[in-house]
Order: sequence, then structure tokens, then C-alpha cells
Amino acid sequence: MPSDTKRLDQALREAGLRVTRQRSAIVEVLAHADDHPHATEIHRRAAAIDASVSLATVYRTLAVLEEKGVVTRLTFVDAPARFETTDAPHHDHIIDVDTGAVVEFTCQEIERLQRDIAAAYGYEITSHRLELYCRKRRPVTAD
Amino acid sequence: MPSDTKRLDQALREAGLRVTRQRSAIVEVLAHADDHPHATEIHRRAAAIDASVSLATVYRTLAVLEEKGVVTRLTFVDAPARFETTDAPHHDHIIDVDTGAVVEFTCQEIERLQRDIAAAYGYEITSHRLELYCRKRRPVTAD
DNA sequence: TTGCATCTGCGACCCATTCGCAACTAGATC
DNA sequence: GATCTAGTTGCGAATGGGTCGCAGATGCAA
Repeated sequence: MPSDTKRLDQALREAGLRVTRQRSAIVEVLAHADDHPHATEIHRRAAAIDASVSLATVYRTLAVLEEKGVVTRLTFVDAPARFETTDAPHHDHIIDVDTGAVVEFTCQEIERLQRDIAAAYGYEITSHRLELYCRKRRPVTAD
Repeated sequence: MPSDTKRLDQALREAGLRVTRQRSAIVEVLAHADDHPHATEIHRRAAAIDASVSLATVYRTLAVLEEKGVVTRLTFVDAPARFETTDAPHHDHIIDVDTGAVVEFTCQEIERLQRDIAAAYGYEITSHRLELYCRKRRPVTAD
């Protein structure tokens, strides 16, 4: 039971939300996931903990947690939404187009440039999205 | 009839595709659009030129043009896909969250940083997406 | 233990997008 | 210009991620 589980359970409680069996199962799954699963996958895993968890409840719980800022929804190109716990303050993503793997990264320099650009057009950034769809570089061989 | 229309018509022909009334209407709409319309809006406008254009054909034509690299599909958060002609080599987008307006911008510095980051993780970028969801800055007033 | 507002499962529904299919047509060939 | 046929089309049904309404279940405060 990582502290993440408690943290998320706590988040539910603090938000004035009831801690139900279903929500606990979902939160447990999120706390253990390190692979940005999508809703159906979260449902599959949560159902393994508590068979009564329905997909609708998974979506509802994810929506609630997202609203509370505890979970972040990632919407990549041509794919169902994926989810991650909001533990790190902010980061962007590299998506391996071959495997679907997701790598997180941060770059303060880019963040700064973004703010500058927005400001230049008279805007303030409310949120942003930076995704690099990538392919593993072939290791350098003697061919 | 801007040259864009001819360019797109040409693209159809060069790609070995037939230039039909429907496609001409759709291409005409795209050539004139400067507001990144979504499929339904493109359909509405194309139907005004040729009432026989169906929504299915709009989607099919957009898919074909996208495949040929003549049109780019923009998939923003919580919104149907929008489309733009691929005239400028590359740019990213600022989306006004209040009005839905889209502003294009480029930043070579960010492009470079992206490549560096991907490389640091052993990746090559195949495509990327950078969107700034923004709100107009309140003009400075004496409050 | 009770009371009830919050949650839940279920199945219907929504909305953007795609697909199957028979009818149509661009445009190469005669 | 008439013919031929593979590429296109409109229609309506299907798909798929996600949401909703409702009646029944259940945290949890009292």
C-alpha cells in the first residue's frame, strides 16, 4: 500500500466525497499504475480488486478526481483518454508511436518560451499540451 | 478563386484522385477558410456551394487530403477535429478557451528544444503537438 | 440504528466518425 | 459522342469512447 493510495483516499475524503469500495479499488489501481492506463484498462484492474466496479463508475470517479486536481486526463491523438495521478507538479509527454509507451519530461525553458509567446499575442495560458510522438532511434550500427 | 483552390484541385489530380463536384466544393471551402473549421461546419459551407455534398463525403475527402499532406487535422481538447490547409510549413496553436479562436505561431527555439529532449531519451520525433489553451489578458486598467 | 444524500450498476443514449452497399459518374478508350 | 468501369457518392446503419437517468444500495453523521 503505497502512500499514494492513502493520499488519493484522503483526497476523496477531503473533497467531501464518500470513500466507497468501488472508489477505493479505482484509487488503488491509480496509485499502483505507472503506465498511464486508459479507462477500460483501469476498469479491468479495478474489477480484479472488486468485481462490482462498473465502467460507468470508473468514468465518474476519474471525472471527480480530475476535477479535484488529483488525477490528470491525457488525451493523445487517435486514442482513448489516459490517466495519471497528479504527483509531479507538471510535465509533458513523449509517446512512443510503436509501443504506446509514455515518457514524462519537463523543460523549464520551453515553459518560459510558451508564456512569452502567449503574452506576445495578449494571452495568458490556462493550460497547455505538449506531446512528442516519437520512434526509438536506431542504435548506431556499422551498416 | 484563390490559387489555393487550384492548388488543392491540383493535389487531387496529382494524387490520381477524381475531381468530383463534391470534392471541388469541399476544396473550395478549405481554400477560403481562415478559421480552422470542423467537419460539420465544412459540410455546411460545402453544401451551400453544392447541396449534394454529404457529411460522409466531407469526412472521406478530408481523410484523403490529410493522407496526401494537403490538409492537417487538428485535434484539440474536448472538441471535434478541426482542419486547415497545409500551406505554412509548420506551426503550433494558441486556442482561446473563451471564444474558440485559433492563433498560429512558430518558435524555432522550442522546436529545437523538443528535438534535443527527444534525442536525450533516444527518440526521433515523428510528429508533435503543442497547444496553448489561453484566455485574453485583461487590459491593464486603473483598478 | 436510523435517515438520507451520495453513489452505484444497468442500460439507454450521445456525438463524432466510419462503413457497407447499391447507385452514380469522371474520364480514359474507342 | 458513346461506352466502359473503377473510383466516388449518399444513405443509413454501425462503432466506440464517454455520459446520463433512474431505481436501488450504502457511507456515514446523528
